[in-house]
Amino acid sequence: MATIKDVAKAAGVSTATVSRVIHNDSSVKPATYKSVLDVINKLNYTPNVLARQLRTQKTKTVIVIVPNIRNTFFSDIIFGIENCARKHNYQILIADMHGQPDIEDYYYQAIQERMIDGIISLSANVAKSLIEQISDQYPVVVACQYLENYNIPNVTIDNNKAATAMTEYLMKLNHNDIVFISGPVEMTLYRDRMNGFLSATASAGIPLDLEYVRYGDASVQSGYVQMKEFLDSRKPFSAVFAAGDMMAIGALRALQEAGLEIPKDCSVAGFDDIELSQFVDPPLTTVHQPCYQIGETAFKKLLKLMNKQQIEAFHNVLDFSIVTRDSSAKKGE
Amino acid sequence: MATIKDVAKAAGVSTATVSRVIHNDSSVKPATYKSVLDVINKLNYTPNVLARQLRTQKTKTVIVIVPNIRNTFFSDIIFGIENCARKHNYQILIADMHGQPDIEDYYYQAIQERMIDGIISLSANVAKSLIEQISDQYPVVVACQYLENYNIPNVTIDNNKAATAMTEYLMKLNHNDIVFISGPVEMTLYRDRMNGFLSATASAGIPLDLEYVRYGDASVQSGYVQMKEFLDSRKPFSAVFAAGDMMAIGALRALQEAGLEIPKDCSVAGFDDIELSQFVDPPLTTVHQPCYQIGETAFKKLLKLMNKQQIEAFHNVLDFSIVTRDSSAKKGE
DNA sequence: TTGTACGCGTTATCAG
DNA sequence: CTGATAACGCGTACAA
Repeated sequence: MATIKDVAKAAGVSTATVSRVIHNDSSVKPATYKSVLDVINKLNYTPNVLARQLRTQKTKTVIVIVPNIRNTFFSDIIFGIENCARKHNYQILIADMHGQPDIEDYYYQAIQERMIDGIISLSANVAKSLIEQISDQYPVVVACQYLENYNIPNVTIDNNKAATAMTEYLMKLNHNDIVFISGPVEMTLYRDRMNGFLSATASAGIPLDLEYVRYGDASVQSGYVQMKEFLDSRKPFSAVFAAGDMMAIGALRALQEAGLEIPKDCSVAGFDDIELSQFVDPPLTTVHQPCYQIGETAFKKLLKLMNKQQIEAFHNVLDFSIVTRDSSAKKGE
Repeated sequence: MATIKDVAKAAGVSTATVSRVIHNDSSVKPATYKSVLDVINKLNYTPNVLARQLRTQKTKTVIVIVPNIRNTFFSDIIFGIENCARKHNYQILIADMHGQPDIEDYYYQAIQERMIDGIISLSANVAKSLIEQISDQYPVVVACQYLENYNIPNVTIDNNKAATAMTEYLMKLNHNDIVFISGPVEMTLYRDRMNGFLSATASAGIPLDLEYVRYGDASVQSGYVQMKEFLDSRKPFSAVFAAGDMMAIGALRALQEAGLEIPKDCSVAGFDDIELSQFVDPPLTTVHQPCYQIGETAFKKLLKLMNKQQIEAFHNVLDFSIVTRDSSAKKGE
């Protein structure tokens, strides 16, 4: 591998000049500029990033903490982050938590050792203690949810409002006995969705029965189990609203296994609009989140933070939309 | 951030001694060892990885090239790689190709600049030209498939044999008109599966009708479209074998949209056994691959390569299994 | 058992 | 417009 010294020697200039050429320093005389560039190409020289990083104390690397890459919802956001990062010559390091909190420590170490320029967390809670420890050392942006009691910039949709909207939609279809299946309520995101559901039903005068409000982790498996458990209670219901599509798909499966026809016997709604939602049978009514845009916005925000620029808004709230598909229908139709 | 110098000064020793303590050099006198360690803890000192890397010319970082993280099949393998890597103090960098070949160049650059210790590719083909260029510079392991004409160590199941087994299973259920839906045939993995299918049907004396053999990309969408196209041909069929679960799910959707009941009117089989397969309706019969083990094996292999150790086998072939679920049944039942 | 001193490949400052 | 040269933080011969 050719180094800057090799280039300097071959071009008959100093390393300083080569460095200037690399950085497009306009003070270099066009003639020398060209000759240096020729040598660079001839030797196929690429600057050693490690050395550069050591010198500049910048890594151009951002770590993205994600609860679980196996949920395509997160991969979609990562896609947005990554594309945007690449445009700005940043690299992203994906820290998958797998829902195993002990992995936090490992990444905390990694962050300490590896000089990371910034952090985007898609999971204020899985990595909560980690985030807390580092939010004063590093630029941090939280996406999809927010962390209570910490002033960390974030990018989300209005989960409360979205859940309210979906609940209202279901109620408009004459569903009054709606089962709400939630993810971990320690996460503000799920709490907001639950609150949205609760306030919507309350406003409609539907009395609260906690048997109808369930929660577990956010997996397909969890949705399946939660639904089964509710079915065991033998309470009447005509609709299920799961706070995540993965859970909704699990619930769908449990309902179908129990012999229910969707949407004839029961309407089902999800949240997130992951790719798969349109391919399950029946296609899932859900809340669409602008994943790519969330990722993009989060990175841009982080970029400003890293460059010590002023951020225009502390909290970006992006638009959601209700996507109606065949899994929901008017009650009794 | 404290540096090695700070520690040395505070402990009243040289930086060399501190370095020795960090590396557990047994030549350090226990007393000094302890006092240095105390200072390290007191100052909360962590070695600067950048400097260390620059010095040792090793990054302890492995890049994992993945066609598309949105397919949980890949995330499962990544999980295996990552867990194993972490145990050996390696970091992984995920290079998601998104099926966009132009992204290759970007990562090629990244590999050049960033001194990566090794590469695991889950996609010999999406990143084909990249792999070719670097397989002589860096330790490379290919998982899930192999690259023709290149002697690159790999870890796979026997795709051909697995597809044969699944086809035989379907034929045993009296299905003779089987639609085969494949991913990109440039990929050896899909070609092997297709060959397995073709040889199984040929052995059974089923005449070849190319109308029954289709291919596209490996997405849900693609499976959906391919199935639709076949349905338009109005040829008789009683089973569909898709060379990937995502495609199988797309096909399932298309069949159900066309009013077919699964498995009564048509059996459907997939390949990979992604988490979701058991949660679609009906649950999918499929070929199970030991994803975690594939990832683990691939990393261990790469580790040996990076350490210039002898690898015991050039090609690891792991076991698959046929998982039968409700999407398949005896013809006419 | 410990310290000295050089080099890894850059960038940035300062002088010319 | 260009060149010396000093860092960046660490590891490691070599010397003591």
